Amino acid sequence: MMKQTLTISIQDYLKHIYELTDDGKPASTNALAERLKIKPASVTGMVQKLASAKPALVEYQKHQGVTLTKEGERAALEVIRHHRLLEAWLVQTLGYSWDEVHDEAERLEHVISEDFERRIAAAMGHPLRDPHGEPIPTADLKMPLEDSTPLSAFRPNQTGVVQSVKSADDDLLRYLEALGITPGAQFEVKDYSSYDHNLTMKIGKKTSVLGLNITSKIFVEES
Amino acid sequence: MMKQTLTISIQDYLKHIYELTDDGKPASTNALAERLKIKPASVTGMVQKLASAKPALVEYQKHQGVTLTKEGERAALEVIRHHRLLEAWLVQTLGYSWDEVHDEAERLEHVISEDFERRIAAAMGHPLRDPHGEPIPTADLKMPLEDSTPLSAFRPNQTGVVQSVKSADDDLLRYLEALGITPGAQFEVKDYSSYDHNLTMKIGKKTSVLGLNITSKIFVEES
DNA sequence: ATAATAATTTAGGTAAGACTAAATTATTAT
DNA sequence: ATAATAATTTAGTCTTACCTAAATTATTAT
Repeated sequence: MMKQTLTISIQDYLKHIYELTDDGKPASTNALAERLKIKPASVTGMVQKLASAKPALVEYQKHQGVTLTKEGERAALEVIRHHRLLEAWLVQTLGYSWDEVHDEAERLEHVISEDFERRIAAAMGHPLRDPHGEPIPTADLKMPLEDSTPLSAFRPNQTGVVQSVKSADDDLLRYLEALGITPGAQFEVKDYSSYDHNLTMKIGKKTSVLGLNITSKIFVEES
Repeated sequence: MMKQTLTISIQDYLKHIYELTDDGKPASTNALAERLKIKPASVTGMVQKLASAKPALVEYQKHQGVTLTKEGERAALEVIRHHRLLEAWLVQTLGYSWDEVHDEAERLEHVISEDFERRIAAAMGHPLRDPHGEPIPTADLKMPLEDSTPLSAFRPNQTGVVQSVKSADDDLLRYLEALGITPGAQFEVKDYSSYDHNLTMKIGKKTSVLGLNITSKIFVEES
């Protein structure tokens, strides 16, 4: 089959900037480029355009990285709402598993109408979280605030409940599911190795040892 | 909001060529251009590319119009299957009405995966027709053959049942629905004016007079 | 402080897919 | 048959969003 020019949508730029700036710091050109799988030079060019659009979608200063303006954030939250509602809905109505939904939602999120968004939100009773436990921005585009901490910060004898898993890696998601680590699961930390930062945890009847690369992607609430 | 280059997808070219060639004759450059809302010169350019792609998607000779190759037809039927399954599914699961589904399906059809296609088809029990009564290409991409005739060919005292309405005009669709003219509806032709080709028909308790511009878009089976 | 390295931007290039205007070919009416 | 008109194609232009390579600026190590 013939291939056609595919270009990264503005929505995608904004969505990734949103995610990269959730630590409060501007997103670097390189980090954005890596996420979008294009070269840094191309990011510079597009970011300059987004900054000089009216209304401006991003704030940008040479060598300082980018942040979203009010407008840009609105647009980002709109796509994120689409994405997370779609994930929830693919799981609830079409039997997708949490490791299968990401790619499908990734493509659908850009083309659904506001009407479609309202319909699926209503059909599901306006869910607050997606299948990975991530909060769904509200219809008026406010992101609910999170009060969970990474599992990596937990130490032996602490117990908690899994709130969300921040990863689009299907292999990891399947692995965690097999271990019983899904949103809502209760656990207790049994051991911690200060040498390699591995955590030993008990979930239900299973005991698992997880490395930092994993525990830093699992967000939990103490209980 | 900033706008981005939007380019007509190959799938859209093929879909429209498919529709324009259903009378057996090649699609003209002008007709295609009008449908795609671009200039004829641009169509010529793209059609030449589609013809010299390997494998070729269309057959093309200067001034003679375009037809689809086997490959091109497969691709067209794939999108049409997507479109019609989506229409059926939007109506069945999200309460869309038949005049609302077209635009939404038009955008979704290009981005859904084969997996998604299979899931909605299965969820609906592999429907044979979309909400407008149009046949849905099968999973192996065969278009079921139609044996219906346009209502415009009917004359007084003939009775029949509406099979499909070929139109994406929401106003017309709403109008027809109000008259009871939807797939499955039974009717009887009461009168015909050879002067203006108006048909007077009885559907349920309603009697309506329809012009040729409408009766030529309604396909029926005698009964 | 300086040198080495890393990150970013600039400048210039390319390909795709639209456009316009001019040239050509086909069709229709007389 | 010829002229007028309509349809189509060609040629050349523009814009967008990517690219590479070179230049610049920032950061880090000594």
